[in-house]
Amino acid sequence: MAESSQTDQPDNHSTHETPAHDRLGYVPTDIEPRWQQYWVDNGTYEVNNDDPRPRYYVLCMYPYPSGPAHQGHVRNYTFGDLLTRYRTMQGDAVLSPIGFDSFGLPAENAAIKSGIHPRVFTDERIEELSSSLKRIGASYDWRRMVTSHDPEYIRWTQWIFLKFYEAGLVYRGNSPVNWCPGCQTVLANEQVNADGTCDRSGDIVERRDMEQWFYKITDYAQELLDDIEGLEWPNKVKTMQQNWIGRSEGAEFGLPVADANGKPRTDIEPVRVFTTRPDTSFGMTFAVMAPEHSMVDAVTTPENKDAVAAFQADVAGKSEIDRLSNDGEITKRGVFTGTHLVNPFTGKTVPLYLADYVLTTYGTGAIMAVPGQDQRDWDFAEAHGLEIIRTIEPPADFEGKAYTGDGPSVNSEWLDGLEITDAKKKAIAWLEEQQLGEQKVNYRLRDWLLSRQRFWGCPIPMVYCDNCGVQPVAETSLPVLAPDEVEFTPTGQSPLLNSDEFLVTECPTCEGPARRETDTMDTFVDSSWYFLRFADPTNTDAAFDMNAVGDWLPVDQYIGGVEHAILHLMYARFFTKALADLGIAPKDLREPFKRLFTQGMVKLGGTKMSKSKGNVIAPEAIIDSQGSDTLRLAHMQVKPPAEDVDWEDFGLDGCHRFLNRVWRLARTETDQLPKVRTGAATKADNEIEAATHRFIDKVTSDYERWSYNTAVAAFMEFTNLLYKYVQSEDGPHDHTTAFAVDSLLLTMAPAVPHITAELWTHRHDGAHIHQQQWPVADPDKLKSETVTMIVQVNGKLRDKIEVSVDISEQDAEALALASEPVIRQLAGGTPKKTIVRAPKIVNIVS
RNA sequence: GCCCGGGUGGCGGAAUGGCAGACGCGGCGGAUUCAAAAUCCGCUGCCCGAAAGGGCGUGUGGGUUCGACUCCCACCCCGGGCACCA
Repeated sequence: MAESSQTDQPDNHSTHETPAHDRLGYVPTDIEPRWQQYWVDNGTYEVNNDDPRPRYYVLCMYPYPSGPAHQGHVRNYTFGDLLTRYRTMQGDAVLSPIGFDSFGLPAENAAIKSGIHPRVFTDERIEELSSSLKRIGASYDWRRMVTSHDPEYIRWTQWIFLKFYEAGLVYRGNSPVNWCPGCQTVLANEQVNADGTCDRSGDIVERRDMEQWFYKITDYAQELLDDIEGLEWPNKVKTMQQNWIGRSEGAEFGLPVADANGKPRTDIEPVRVFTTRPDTSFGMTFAVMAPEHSMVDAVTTPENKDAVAAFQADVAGKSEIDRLSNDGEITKRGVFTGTHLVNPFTGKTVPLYLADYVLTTYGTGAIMAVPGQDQRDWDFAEAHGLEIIRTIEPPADFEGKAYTGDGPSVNSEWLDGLEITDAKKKAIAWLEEQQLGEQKVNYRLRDWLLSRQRFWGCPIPMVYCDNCGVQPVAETSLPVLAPDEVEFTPTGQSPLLNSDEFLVTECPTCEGPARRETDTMDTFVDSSWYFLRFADPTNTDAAFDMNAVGDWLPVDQYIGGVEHAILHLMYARFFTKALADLGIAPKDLREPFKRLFTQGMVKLGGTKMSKSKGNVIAPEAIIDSQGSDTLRLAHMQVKPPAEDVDWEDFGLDGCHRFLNRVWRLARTETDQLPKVRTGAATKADNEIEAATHRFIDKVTSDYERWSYNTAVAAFMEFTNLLYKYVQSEDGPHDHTTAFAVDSLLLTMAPAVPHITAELWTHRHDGAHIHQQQWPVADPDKLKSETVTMIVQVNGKLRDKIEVSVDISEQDAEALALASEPVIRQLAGGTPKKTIVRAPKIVNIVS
């Protein structure tokens, strides 16, 4: 490698008294471990809760411990580390903690495969990943490490569960769930592939109705929606959350069941429907119910029983994915119930169908169908020969089927002529007046199904008592821990189901025999409050101290992958709000993450890097050869941080070459310069000084706006400039160069911490660069006396003239008109008009 | 289908109404060297031209403006998310 040949060559500029290590070239494998040890030994990035400096909380999403770091980790933690070091140099007390999201399926699967206990397996992976993170040079307050599977953390996760239970934010309910027969557990939606198979095992996911535990996140739907606006998050993520919550306004009302004469029956409740378009109610020509609707039996006539039952069975056998995959087919699958409902707007009867395009989980599970204004209803009506009435007048040139645009109401009696907004208002007012229904807001957001039929997760602290029913475990008995002596079998069943040691307990209420809940919590529960625990990670009396959380939270900068845009970030927001409302977290802490940055994914040849694909470029191998500073710099340089990157585009060699250049510049510049220069500042001094201030200003603003690729460009450009001057005959004074080189090192220190620390300590008698103040550009020095004025003819560049910054408009125009290329372009003609923006530009229109 | 991004040299990208292509990679040339590596310096959008110089050029087509990669309208293509949500 490059550096090894250099180490053998004596430095030409060195004299015999230079210490041996000074003659060494840049050898990252030598300097990097030393500095990593130094930061740990000196507690450089440890902060206490009584730190008097201004607070700043930087957090990278804590990782699932999967073994040594991969490039995605490097990318994430490089940016986080850069910010931590940058803010520290700015004078802030920066809380930069790390932890591990250490519950999850891989550890359990490993246990099934090899018999290693998940804890042992997990602790080993944590060890590997911690070591990797240190080798990247990431700086943390390791004293604050939090792991999800730590009994102390489990205790407080369970405690919070109980508090939510007391507050009515936890309930047990029946719900159709994604069940993977291979994994023997329910799955979150994101664990199901688009083709309906399990992301992990490949089995076809089934829909099952199961009693499960839920967090009542829907209680917070409106607040979760409202508070998105105030977040400094990527718009993409904010939009995704808004769509996920999916607020829609409309009306809910009852459609009475009709008797044989078409009159409303009083012996059966009306069928409730939700619609966002009450203004189109006169166009309702049929109604549709979800096949799982609780009223199906009651509304099905005897002669239709068989057909309805067959349809229900058919739908039940399908996964949700299958059921929705009919999209695009012209025929809407459905069956007639034999019953008619009364459209209260017209008094006429409409047939009631079951159809799988109506979902039981949204709204009331039943709809009024208005084929004239809804394409799904239109398709169904065509397939089943049902009437279609337009109630909104489409434009004359409209050629489609259902018309969903604006227009005046028609065929709607007392709504005729009204535009949609007014018609909606009037229709809702009428419904309320008639006491048939009311205005209603619906959300797409569902409650959070938190139970998992797995071993390696936080046990749900509930017991089942034959006398008292479901009972919460007493707070004093926490934590509920899974036993160690269990057998992992390849059936995939949780070993807890067969562990008497765990199962058998007594009822906290009546002290009679009881059985423990064997389900564990979704791992997203653990990650929903860890950022609070970091403020006070060793507290044994509470989940966290209110004041500590108040002092550090909200997180000033949260950094992670966009794949968590909805789930984790929504859950964490919900937890924070609920904890604040319960008086556990500060009342005014409404949002956990003030600012969010989502970094891009690292791919190889266009596909995601993953162990299973075997296309992994191991960071450690690069750290071994070129060093972590080179790797970090390459991650910064390759692309804007928010974008996905391909490993093929990385310029490792270029970055390594550059660091070598910086090394040589910082170690040898004084030897290459005329030793003592006195007297007035030279032209070179002035230019370098001005360039240094511009450079500091540029890097600072690039750091602030997450433009790390251009910051690297600035490092390189500035270094190139210094090389040019240092080598010239009439170079700058020593102190000018020293100022420039020091500024370069200081601004690079957050990005490439090891090389800059090493160079700084040599240049400044053992001082530590990361304890230096961030350099500030002098605003006066940013202004230059002359500037290049652009001269255009008809908007095209024709000349550049060096002018004084305060040149008058008249002088600027005169100079431009006197320019040789301008005269040639004008060819004797007189300009029609001249636009002068002194001193930047003159545009001559001919 | 809907909602977000994005489209600029051979490649990654820079430029938030005013010099298009910073910086890096790759390529070419030079210095150094016995030679090579490393290093240092220079050139490098396309076309015409010996040069001076000129023409063209930021997905496509229009528009606004003295001036548009940048703003507006329409369209094409690529990436991502959501997807029968009534």
